[in-house]
Amino acid sequence: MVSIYDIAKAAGMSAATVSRALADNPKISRASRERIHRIAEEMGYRPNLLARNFRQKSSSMIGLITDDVSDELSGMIAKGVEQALREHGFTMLVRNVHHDSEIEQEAIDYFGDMQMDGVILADSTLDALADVPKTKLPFVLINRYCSAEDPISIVCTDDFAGGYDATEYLIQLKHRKIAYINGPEDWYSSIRRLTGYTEALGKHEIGYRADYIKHGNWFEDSGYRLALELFRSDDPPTAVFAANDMMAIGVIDAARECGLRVPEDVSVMGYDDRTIAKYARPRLTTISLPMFEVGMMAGHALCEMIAKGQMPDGKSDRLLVRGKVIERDTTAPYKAEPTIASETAQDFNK
Amino acid sequence: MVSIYDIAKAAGMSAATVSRALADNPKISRASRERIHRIAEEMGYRPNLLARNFRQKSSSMIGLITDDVSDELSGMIAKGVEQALREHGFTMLVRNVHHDSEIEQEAIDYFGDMQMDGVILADSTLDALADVPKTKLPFVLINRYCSAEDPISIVCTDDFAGGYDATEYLIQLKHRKIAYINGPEDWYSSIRRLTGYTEALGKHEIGYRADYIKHGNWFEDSGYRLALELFRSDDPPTAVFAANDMMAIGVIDAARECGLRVPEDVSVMGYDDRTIAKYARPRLTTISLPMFEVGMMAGHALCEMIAKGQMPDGKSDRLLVRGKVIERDTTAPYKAEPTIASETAQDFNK
DNA sequence: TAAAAGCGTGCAATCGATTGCAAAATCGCA
DNA sequence: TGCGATTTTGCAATCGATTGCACGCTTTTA
Repeated sequence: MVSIYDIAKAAGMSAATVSRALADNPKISRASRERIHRIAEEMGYRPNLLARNFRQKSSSMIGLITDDVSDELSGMIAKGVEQALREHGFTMLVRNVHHDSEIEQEAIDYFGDMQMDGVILADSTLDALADVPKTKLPFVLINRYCSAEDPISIVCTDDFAGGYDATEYLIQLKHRKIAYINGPEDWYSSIRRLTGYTEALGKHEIGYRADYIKHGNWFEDSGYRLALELFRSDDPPTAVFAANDMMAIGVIDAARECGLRVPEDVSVMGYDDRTIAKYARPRLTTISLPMFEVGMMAGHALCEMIAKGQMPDGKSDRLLVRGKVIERDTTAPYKAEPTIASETAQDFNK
Repeated sequence: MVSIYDIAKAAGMSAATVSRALADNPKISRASRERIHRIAEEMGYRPNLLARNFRQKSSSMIGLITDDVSDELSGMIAKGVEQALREHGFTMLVRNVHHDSEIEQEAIDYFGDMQMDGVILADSTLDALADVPKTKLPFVLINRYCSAEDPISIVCTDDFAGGYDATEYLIQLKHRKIAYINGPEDWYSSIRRLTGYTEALGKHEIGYRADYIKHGNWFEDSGYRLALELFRSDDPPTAVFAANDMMAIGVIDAARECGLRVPEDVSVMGYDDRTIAKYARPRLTTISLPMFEVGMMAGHALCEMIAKGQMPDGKSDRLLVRGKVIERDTTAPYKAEPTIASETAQDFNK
């Protein structure tokens, strides 16, 4: 490998001059600069980034900690982060931690030891807030729960708004009997989406019914099971809003099972706008989760922190990103008489 | 930041001793070792990996170049690579190159400059073979085309076997009129899958029919369009095999459009086993692409190269990984009389 | 014409950890 | 008690690039 010393020798100058010339330092005469550049080129010189970064005490890299990049949504976050970083001249190093706090801690330590310039923690279910600060690295959180008082930067998707918008969209469609199949009760996002749902109902003076609220486990199967309960009840809803796309697909299965047509007899909405929403039949109406933007924002926020002050200071920067209703084929305006449909359902179940 | 010198001072020993003690070098007396470890712990010592790697001329990192990790399949590759690397004590750095050869070149250079120990190039459409070797980095390719003579390591999914297995599976189901909707003609994987298809037909002495072979563009829409042509022809196939899941879903749409039931009237197969295959209705029978395993193998192969010889030597290590038929709900045994169905189709289209 | 200012370059230290070699300390055994 | 053998430890160089400071030379200014 050729180093600046080799170039210095070839050029008959000192390594210091070579270093400055290659950095286009104006202190070096134009003639020398050009000559050195030429020689470096000829000799196939490549800077040793480890040496440089070591000397500079900074690696120009930031770390992204995620549970699993191969998940579609995390992948979008990674892309967004990467794009933002690129603009600032940083490189991204990803570590999957698979919901394992030990691995997460290891990753954070590694990033610190590598003199990374910052860390982004994407929606792990873990609570590493206690650990990161002690590494003295600038960091920002994505979709993690933290109280508004925590002195950290965080960017989140607006779950409240998502729940609200979805519900209001269904109300706009004249639905009044709107059921909600939520995620597990102890998930932060579940709680927020539920709040949005009830808020929207309240705003439009629609009674809140406990029997229209169910808690699933995010999986298709639970959506199916809970929707079956809803559809077979005495007073079935005319629209079902599920807290993610997988459960929504379960809801559609349940509707089919009960002989209900989607969207003619029941409207169904999902949440997340994953690829499966587009490929479901009928195509699923859902709420988009702008993960790419979220990643970008987190990336920019981090770069900004690095550029100026450094550490997460007293101010809690809380950025909320709002998704949109993605209107597809599982929702339709409510029409008065679903009687035929329910008869069909009975026939079907006989 | 506390360095080994700080520890040395605190312990009243030399930095050399501290370095060795922390590395558990048996040359250092047990007593000293333990004392130094304790002091290091107390002082919150963390090794500076940039310094270490710089000295060692190796970063213990390998780079993964992929078009886009947020793609489900690339994501699986990344996970596999990461797992393999973890076992060997390496860390993975991912760079998305988005099918851009300039970015790819930049990424390769960056990896070289960072003194990475190796590179894995995952299915980019580009031909960087000319560039990588000159960086003198060990590397392995994933799903890239290269002739058997190239002196490099490569791991691929076995497209030929996939095409063959899918076709044979349909033949097993007594289908004789099997159409194939391929990807673009100039894709290596398209060609191989097609060869597998024709080979399987030949093996079972089923005539090869040019009108049963179509070329799509991987997207849903092209599957739909081409399947429509097939179903409306004079002699429609009883089974359609599409070269990926997206097109297969288009095929199902086309079948529905023609009043054909899947799988009762036509069987449909996809390829890739993406998440959408599981969420399609009916659930799509398809060929799995064991990307996780592929990633693992590539990771291990690279680590092996790094561990022993280094550079890709004369021997071309070509590993083929075979997918499996994932049997779901879009395929069924052929039954003699689909006449009713085609009448329905005509009614439907009137 | 001498002093001041400016330009271009080199010296040498530095970042933190590792490691070959030599020196010092300890031990064993006669 | 003494000397070689063995165990522990330290010295100093090294990896490659960067940078504060100073030196020498040229140009400008008074």
